[in-house]
Amino acid sequence: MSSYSVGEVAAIAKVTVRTLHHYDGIGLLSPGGRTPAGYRRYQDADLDRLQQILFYRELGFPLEEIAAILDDHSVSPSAHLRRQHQLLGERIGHLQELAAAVERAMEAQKMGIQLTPEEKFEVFGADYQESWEEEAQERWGDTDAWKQSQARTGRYTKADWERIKVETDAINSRLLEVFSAGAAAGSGEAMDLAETHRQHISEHFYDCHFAIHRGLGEMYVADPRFAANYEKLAPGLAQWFRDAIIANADRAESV
Amino acid sequence: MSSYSVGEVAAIAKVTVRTLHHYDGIGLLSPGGRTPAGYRRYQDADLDRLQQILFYRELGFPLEEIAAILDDHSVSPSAHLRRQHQLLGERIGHLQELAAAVERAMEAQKMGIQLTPEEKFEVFGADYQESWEEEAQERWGDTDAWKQSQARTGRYTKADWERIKVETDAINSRLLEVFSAGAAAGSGEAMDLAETHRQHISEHFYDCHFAIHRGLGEMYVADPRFAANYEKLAPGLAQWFRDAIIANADRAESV
DNA sequence: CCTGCCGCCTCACGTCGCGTGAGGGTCAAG
DNA sequence: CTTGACCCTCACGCGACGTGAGGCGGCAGG
Repeated sequence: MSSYSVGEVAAIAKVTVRTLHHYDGIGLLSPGGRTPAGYRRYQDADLDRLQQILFYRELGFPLEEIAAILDDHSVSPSAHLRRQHQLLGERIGHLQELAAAVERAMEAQKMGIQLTPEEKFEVFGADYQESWEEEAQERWGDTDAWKQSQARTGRYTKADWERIKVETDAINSRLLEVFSAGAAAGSGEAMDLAETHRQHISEHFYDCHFAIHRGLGEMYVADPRFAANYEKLAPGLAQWFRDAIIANADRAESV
Repeated sequence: MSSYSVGEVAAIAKVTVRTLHHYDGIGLLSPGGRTPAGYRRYQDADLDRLQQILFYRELGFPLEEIAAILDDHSVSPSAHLRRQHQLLGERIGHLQELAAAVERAMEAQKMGIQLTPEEKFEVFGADYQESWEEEAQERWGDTDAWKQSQARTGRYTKADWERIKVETDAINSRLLEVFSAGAAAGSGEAMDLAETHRQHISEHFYDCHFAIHRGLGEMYVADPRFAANYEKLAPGLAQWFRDAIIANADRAESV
């Protein structure tokens, strides 16, 4: 009991027999056993694995990589599920961006507006930056903040992301403004902006209390990718913003 | 001006030069012209076409089919955009189902629940029924109701779809109940149910006034796929529901 | 004017994830 | 004891490119 032939598995999982043969051939999914006649017999555990395989396949992973992921014994099953959920969120987000792009294109067409070639393709670029996401998972995968962030962002719709991006851009442009005006990082304006930033994160991603915010500030100068994000707006901005964040945290905690 | 080399196009569209060569080779996208030396020169129109190609490719269409779609001169550009938006909605919906499945799996894991093999894979089946969608587009593609439906459903989240499904199931089970109890199609109960159904559609898909509802009713018996949906609940239910819909419309319009 | 060097060209074979037979065993039912 | 459904193992084919190989075009620097 609870052992299935290729045909049965194929029917259940809606894949072809050939696919199962292939997975067996490349060692991605070998049945738990065989009958004396050489017939493949799949166990429940094999079905579980097949499900995982189909999942990652759906997301476009090459089979070899799927094997590596699944055979990495250092990753717990629940970590897999979280990872899958995260990947889905990304993929959905990407498609929603595409949908937004199509909507813009429809608008543009109605209005008779012409887009520049770069504009037309910008959504395809979209900096997949999967490596960055992976690293984030490695670094923070088991902090509460990370989990909270995953839980929230997984449910965000395209509209949500757009609103968040608008807010982020607004904060950044205010930052640039105040910084360019020559205000000190310890000035009221700078600290207020830092506070706005902290609340923005708390609202959309995870509870960003002052200690965490300090850590973020440090990272904005320590991690070149974050730094670049601010430095490209204005040289010295990363450092300045970090100082503003720390000043703001000090102010809040000295009350 | 506004003419690009392969390398430039590749950079803009984030594809490889080889891909552009390939598309040229199979006649999917041939550059508008060539230099005397044989260098490909892409025009703005070529970029537009490339964008469309990448779009359908992203959604998993084979290149041959993409060529057919794009070369079908009977389809207007705006129809393409609508179609793309619709396809994206489907794809997003599918992924959101997967996300929901993952969430369920996480729950099940926490609770230590075991799922049957069929349950584990059910989301992969999901009856892609693209053919049906295509046909719907052909038949209804330029009615207001269809456009409205597309506009709304494109924004639905997973949670929305689930709520809609719950409502639909509720209506159907009430239908079955009343029908099985032997009520006439012209009875108050039957007509009220028809009215509920009409409002359900109006709320979630498009303004379904009585004339349209009548048309729907007719289709529920005329189109075997719709009919099957009701007939599988109980033989004769499709016909009965159609009569109830018409009775309800008559009642409303006789006021 | 020659020399790099980069970008472009055209074959042409390799890869990945299977599809699609070919040729042949297995097994329960009639 | 045949029939038909299902299973097996090769093995070639295909779509959508990747990846050189070998060679031309065009321009900057010496």
